[in-house]
Amino acid sequence: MNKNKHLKILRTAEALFNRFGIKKTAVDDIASSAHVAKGTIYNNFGSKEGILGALLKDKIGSFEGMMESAIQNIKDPVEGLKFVLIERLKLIQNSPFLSDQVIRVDDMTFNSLVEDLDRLVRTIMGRILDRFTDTISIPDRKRILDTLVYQLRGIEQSIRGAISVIDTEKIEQDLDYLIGMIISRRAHK
Amino acid sequence: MNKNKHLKILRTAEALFNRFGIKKTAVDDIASSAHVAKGTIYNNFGSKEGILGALLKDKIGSFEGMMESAIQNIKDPVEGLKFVLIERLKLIQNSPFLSDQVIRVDDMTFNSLVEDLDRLVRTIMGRILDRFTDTISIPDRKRILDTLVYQLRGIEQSIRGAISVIDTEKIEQDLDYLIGMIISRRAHK
Amino acid sequence: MNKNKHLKILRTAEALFNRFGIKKTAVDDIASSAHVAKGTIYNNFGSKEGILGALLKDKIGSFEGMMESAIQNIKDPVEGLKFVLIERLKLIQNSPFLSDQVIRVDDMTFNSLVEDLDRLVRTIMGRILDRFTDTISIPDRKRILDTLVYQLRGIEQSIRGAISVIDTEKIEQDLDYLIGMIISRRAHK
Amino acid sequence: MNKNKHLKILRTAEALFNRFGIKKTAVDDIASSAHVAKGTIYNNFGSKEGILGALLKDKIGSFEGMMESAIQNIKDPVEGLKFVLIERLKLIQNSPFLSDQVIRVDDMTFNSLVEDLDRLVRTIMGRILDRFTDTISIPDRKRILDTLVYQLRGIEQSIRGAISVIDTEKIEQDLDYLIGMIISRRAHK
DNA sequence: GATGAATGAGTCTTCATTCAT
DNA sequence: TATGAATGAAGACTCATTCAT
Repeated sequence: MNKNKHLKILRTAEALFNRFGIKKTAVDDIASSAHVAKGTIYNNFGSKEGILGALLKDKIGSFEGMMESAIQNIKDPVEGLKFVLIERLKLIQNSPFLSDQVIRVDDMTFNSLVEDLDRLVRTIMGRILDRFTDTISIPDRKRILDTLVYQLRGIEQSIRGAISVIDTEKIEQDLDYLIGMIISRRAHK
Repeated sequence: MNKNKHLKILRTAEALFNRFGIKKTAVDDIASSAHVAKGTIYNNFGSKEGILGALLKDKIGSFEGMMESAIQNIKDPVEGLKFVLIERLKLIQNSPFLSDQVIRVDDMTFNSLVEDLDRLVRTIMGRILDRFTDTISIPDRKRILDTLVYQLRGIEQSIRGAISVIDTEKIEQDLDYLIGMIISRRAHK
Repeated sequence: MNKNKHLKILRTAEALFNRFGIKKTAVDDIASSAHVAKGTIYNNFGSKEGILGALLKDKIGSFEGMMESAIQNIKDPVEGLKFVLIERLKLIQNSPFLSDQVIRVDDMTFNSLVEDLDRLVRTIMGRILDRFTDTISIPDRKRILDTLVYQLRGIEQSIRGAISVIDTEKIEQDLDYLIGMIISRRAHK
Repeated sequence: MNKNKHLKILRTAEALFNRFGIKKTAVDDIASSAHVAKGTIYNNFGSKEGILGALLKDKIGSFEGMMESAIQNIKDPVEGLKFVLIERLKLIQNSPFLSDQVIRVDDMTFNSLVEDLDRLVRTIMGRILDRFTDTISIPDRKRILDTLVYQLRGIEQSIRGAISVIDTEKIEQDLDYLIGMIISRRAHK
């Protein structure tokens, strides 16, 4: 299996999935766009779902690595939480196919992969929370994390539905607002 | 046109769209599930999209009506906002197909219908906000509404992705938390 | 069976057959254009082919009647032949559906009806020929009639295929030319 | 793309088009008759119209080639004109689908291809006329060619409508008669 | 390993005809 | 007799997957 070809297929598939959606992208399209025979794709990935799986593992893996290393240097909780959320938003912004919902029914694997991602984000934000605040009641902690994840997914969905370009600055301000509110409230008590 | 059959088709289609998604649901499936000939469906709705359109108009129309009338009796901003959000969530919870994204590409109508829904929710929440707080700066008002809509969509997406049953009580508490935070913060100033 | 409705259906069907062709005209179209229920059409004509049959019998019958009576007054062979041919061309020009070829395979009836028409034209032209020329050998007579019928059908086909309006004058000149040639040749001998 | 299969599909389609007409021939029929999967047909020709297009180009192209080369050796105008007309008639006789008119409405391409054919026939006959007669007035030339083309189409249509086998000899005599008449008339002057 | 021609189940849609009211 | 809702066979086209070369 040629490593170059393997990667080329993956990059092409990603581009097409992002532009046209997973369902609308035919394996034929990937093959001809990647200047590769359809058979080669099946030799490498077994099925259309195989491509998707490889792509997901790839994306999520590299995000995970990046997160783990970046977290070490965080000095401020507000900045920390914002960093995690923004990076996660960038991930979807650059790879919208990650939230394509075509695969829903007959495929638990992919769903769980994406859920892994969110579990990861949640864990990391939890760690940040714990590092900078003394003590939080379990239910309070859970609620804060839920709120943050909800907000993340809500923004993510708005990004996906947006026809115009995304106003990153505005999103950052929105996150500032929410995180600020949460943190200051904690400080109050 | 038999009103009974018309309705039966609509209900069957809704159930199948919800369970299997719009794309995966064949018109044949709807026909046989509704114990109706395929032709009957085409006589009534013209096309698969026609079914979807009727379903959307149905759902959204009745939501709009319910909202408008319920709003009159609101006494408390926290309760008001929560009510709007919860009802909106129930709508998606009972009709997950509403957020199915398969049809989007070549069809502006449906997309705009769903967006109408969100515009409506936003408008109503804006009205509640204005009724109970004296004055809010324009950007502040916008930010609050954005935060609420993001949260709504985030929860909605979590509901959609959830395999297990939704914990309504928990969601209500989460909303309480966020809205409480927003309102109390306003009170502070 | 209401005579009015019967006729209305027939006229509507004719108009639609002419404009859109027989195949492309659905029974539903005829029904709604004639402001009549589809069932009524089936009560009156039994089937789509039934409509067509009635229409053909109608058209051909009235053509036949007109021909028979007009022939009596013919004074000149050239004028006579030209008259028959021109009238026949007008028939197709006004009712193009008569030469629609959709019905070919499984329907001998219609084909033979149209062939009846051509047999009639041929008979009449034969009679004219006999009346004005003394004696013609059987094969010669046959050949002349064939040539005339071929010409007729050729022009007819050109009319059918024509996108622009038909130049009646030109056609008349063409017929003059051919008939003149035929007649003068007979005179020679 | 297997050249054999490509050809097999084309031949099968031609046979079915000829026997049952274009509309009545389903792509499924072609597939099963050619012992080929439906998909193969679509891989090769894209659509049902694609098959038809390939067939037309094939037929007309080879006719054109044959005509061009055969014309060189013509010694006699009567024989020349007859040759062109007879060959053209053979073309339709062997491929009646060429004059099937079902596809016409929304498809200009095919129509114009067939019209190209007739333009070609006309051009060639014009050349023959010019070669063997000294001078013809423009309107006379046009009238002769019209008459010949009308005759051609008329005979063609009779062939198409004929249920029994065509009597080639008789047709040849008919053409002899007409062409002889035209040429001798020219000689007279 | 790479190739791409071949496969055929699955989709949406049309329309002549029937039949209960 | 008139109506028109219901029927379902038939048709064109798509695309993930296989396999011989």
